[in-house]
Amino acid sequence: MEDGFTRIANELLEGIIGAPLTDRERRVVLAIVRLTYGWNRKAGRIYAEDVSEITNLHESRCSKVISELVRRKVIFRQGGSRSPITLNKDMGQWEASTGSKRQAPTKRAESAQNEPIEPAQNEPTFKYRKDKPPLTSFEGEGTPEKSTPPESTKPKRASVAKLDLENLPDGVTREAAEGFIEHRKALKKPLTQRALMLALGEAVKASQAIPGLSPDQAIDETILAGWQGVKAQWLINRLGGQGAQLPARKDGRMGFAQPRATGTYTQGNDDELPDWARGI
DNA sequence: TAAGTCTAGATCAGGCCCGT
DNA sequence: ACGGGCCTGATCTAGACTTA
Repeated sequence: MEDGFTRIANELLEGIIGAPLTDRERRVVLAIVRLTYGWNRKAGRIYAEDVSEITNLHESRCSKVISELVRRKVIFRQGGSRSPITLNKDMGQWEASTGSKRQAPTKRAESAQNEPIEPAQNEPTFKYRKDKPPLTSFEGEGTPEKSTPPESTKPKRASVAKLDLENLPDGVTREAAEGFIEHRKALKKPLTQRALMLALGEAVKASQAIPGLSPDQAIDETILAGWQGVKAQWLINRLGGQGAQLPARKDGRMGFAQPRATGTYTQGNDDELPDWARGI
């Protein structure tokens, strides 16, 4: 408290806490509060650099977040991009993000191909980042207390049982299978017996679809491509071939290798405070 | 059969580049 | 100083699958 504090209406503070903002957005909003009300002013020329200093976000990202918040009427910026910024105290005007919301994969084995897929999650998720402790100080006084992330309570995964390489699909050699297992280990994605057999089965499918390609070569190509799994269709796309469409996944997923779409207020006369903040 | 693990798409976040 | 585009990596999620 020696370096001052920021007075803010509880209603507004609670609004910020409860608003559907991402972690970055909330940090930027709080930084704006710090740079305005923290200096006992309603608005201020706030640059991305200033916000970056407080939030520890990259300047370019702060700039983007500020623009997004302006667009959603969470904050106001009268005039051009270098005009003063003020927080919109009318939280009813704050617009929720219109961007694509995070959706959990919708995997319904029995009906995924015939029924429209409904998103399983409609609200954005605010992720906990173990490398960025949450803001513990709202008033901008000093450095937030360093907090160590909680020890993970998730039990360690059991080691994968030794895989059976005796009954491999026709055309797949033990060496190729072991090579693939090693590849997966290197990727820190050890596989189960079933996953192995499915992968090798896909290699056989690929060899049947692509003239001149053996199952072993399909596996080698998968490793060279850096894929963690074998998928005949990917190999067809990569190497060419008959290109016949293989049955779609029952769960509707596309596979991981799909191409990317391409100063501080000091206590004094309350008359100096914004109207809404008086008498708290 | 319950609990744990595997899996891959979706989303968020950080950073860089470049034009305005 | 801003803002859009792009790339990369981390994290979340939930059904399928495995294991005790």
